[in-house]
Amino acid sequence: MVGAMVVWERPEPPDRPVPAPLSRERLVRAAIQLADADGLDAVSLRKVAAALDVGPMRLYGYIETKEELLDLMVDAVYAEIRPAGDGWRQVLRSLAEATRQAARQHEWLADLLGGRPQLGPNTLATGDAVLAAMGGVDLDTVVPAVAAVNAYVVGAVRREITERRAERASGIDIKQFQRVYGPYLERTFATGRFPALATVVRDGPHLSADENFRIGLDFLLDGIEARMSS
Amino acid sequence: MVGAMVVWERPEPPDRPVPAPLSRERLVRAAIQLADADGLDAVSLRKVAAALDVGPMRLYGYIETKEELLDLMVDAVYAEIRPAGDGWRQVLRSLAEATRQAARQHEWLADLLGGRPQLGPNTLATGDAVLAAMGGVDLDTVVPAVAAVNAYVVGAVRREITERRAERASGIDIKQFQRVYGPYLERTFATGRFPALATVVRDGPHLSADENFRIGLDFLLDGIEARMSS
DNA sequence: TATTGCTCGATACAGCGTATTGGATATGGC
DNA sequence: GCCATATCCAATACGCTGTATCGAGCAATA
Repeated sequence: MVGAMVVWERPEPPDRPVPAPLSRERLVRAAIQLADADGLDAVSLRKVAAALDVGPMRLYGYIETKEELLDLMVDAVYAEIRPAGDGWRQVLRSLAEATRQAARQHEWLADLLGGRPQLGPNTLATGDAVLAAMGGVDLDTVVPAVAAVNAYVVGAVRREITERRAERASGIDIKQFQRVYGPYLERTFATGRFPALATVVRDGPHLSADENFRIGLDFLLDGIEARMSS
Repeated sequence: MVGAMVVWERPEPPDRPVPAPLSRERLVRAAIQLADADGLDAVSLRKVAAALDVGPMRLYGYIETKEELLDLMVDAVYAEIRPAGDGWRQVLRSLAEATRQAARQHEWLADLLGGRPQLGPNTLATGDAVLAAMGGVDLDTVVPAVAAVNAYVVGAVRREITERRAERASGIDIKQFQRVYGPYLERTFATGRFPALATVVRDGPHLSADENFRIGLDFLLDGIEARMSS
C-alpha cells in the first residue's frame, strides 16, 4: 500500500538504531527499576521488554524463565550487601543491617528473600565474606549462627515491609493506618475474646521499626555469644 | 438444536442437586486442598470454583478479592497452631514448633507467612493464647520477645521449605539434589573465589532440618532469657 | 397483574508467561 | 554466481489468570 508512492514522496523509516543491544545486566536494571517504582507485580516480561524497546520473546535469549529474572534481581541487590566490622558480632550485625537497608530501598526484596535457593555470585560472595570475617570460630557454632541470623533477618524484614505497605495503603497521611484497621481491631477487642492481646495493644510498648529489629537481633546475638564462650 | 427432538427422546438433564450451597468454610477447604496437592499456583478462583461445581463469579459473594481467600487460608491453618506448656520458654518453643509443623504439612504456608497483615480470628486467638501464657513477664520484654520468635520462625520455615522443594524438584531419589546444584557449586568453588564458603561446605557440619531449626531457636530463647533475668 | 428493582451468573476484557511458527537472513552446494 | 537449504529471531498465538460488566430471571411492590 505504502509502496504506491514513489520513493521521493515516501518518508524515511524511523531509524531504529540497531536492534537494541541487550545484556542480562540491562534486563535486570530495567526489571529493578519497574519493581522499585510499582512493586513486584509490575514486573512482567512484557513490561521489561517494552522498557528496553524490544519484543517480549527477545528476553528468552537471556533467561529461560521469569523466575530466573527474579533470581538475577535478588543477586544484583546482594552486590550492595557486604558485612563489615571487627569480630563475629559486628560482622553478623552489619550483615543483618545491610540486608534490612537493602530491603527498605527495594521493598520487593522482602517478597523474594528466602523464597528461592540463592546461589548467584554476589550472594555467594556475601556468604563468603561473612564466613571469612568470622575469625576462625569453630564451624559447628558458626554455621548455625549465620543460618539463624539469616532466618531472623528474613522474617523481620518481611514483617517490617508488610507493615509499611499496610500503613502506606491506608493513605499517605500519618497513622491513617489506624483509621482502617483500628476500628476493626477496636470492635474485635471490645468483644473480650482476646483479653491478653487487648491489654498488650493498650498498655504494651510501641517500638519503632528500628528498635524492633535491633532488639530482636540483640536477643539472637546474645544467645549466640553465650554458646560461643561456653 | 437439541430442542429439535421431542421431549420423549431428549434425555433428562443431569440433576444438579440444588445450586450448591456455599460458605466461606467450603471455599477455604477447597482452596487448601488444591494448595496442599499442587502448591499455591494451583489455587485459582476458577479451579476453586470448579472444585465446588460452581461458576467463578459465585465466589465473589464470599470474598472480594483473591488475596482475601489467601488470608482466610492462613487463618484456617492458624486454628491448628496453639501454644502449650508451662513457662514462657516452653510456650514460645511450642509456638515455634507448631508453626513449623503446620508449614511442613501445608508448604504453601511458607509462601504466605509474613506477607500480609494477619488479623483473622484464629491468628488473633493464637497471639492471645501466647501472651496469656507468658505469665505476667513485663510487657517491655514480652512484646519484642514474641516478635523476635515470630520473625525467626517465618525466616527459618521459609528457608526449610524452599530447600525441601529444591531437593524434591531434583528428583524424588535421595540427594539427587546434589546432582543438579552440586556440579555447579563444585565448579564454582573450584574457581577459588569463595574459599571460606568452600571450606565450610566441605568441612562444616551437616545438620538435619530439625537440628537447624532447634539450634537457632535455642540461640534466640537463650538471648531472651538472659534479658529477662537481668 | 404489571412493573419495578435486584440479584446472580455467564460473558467479556485486559494482561500474563511462554510455545510455536513463519519469514528474513546467512550459508553451503552445484 | 545463483539457487537451495539451514538458522535464527521475533511476531503471532494459546491457554490461563483475576475481575468488570451486563443481561436475564426472579421477587417484591404498586
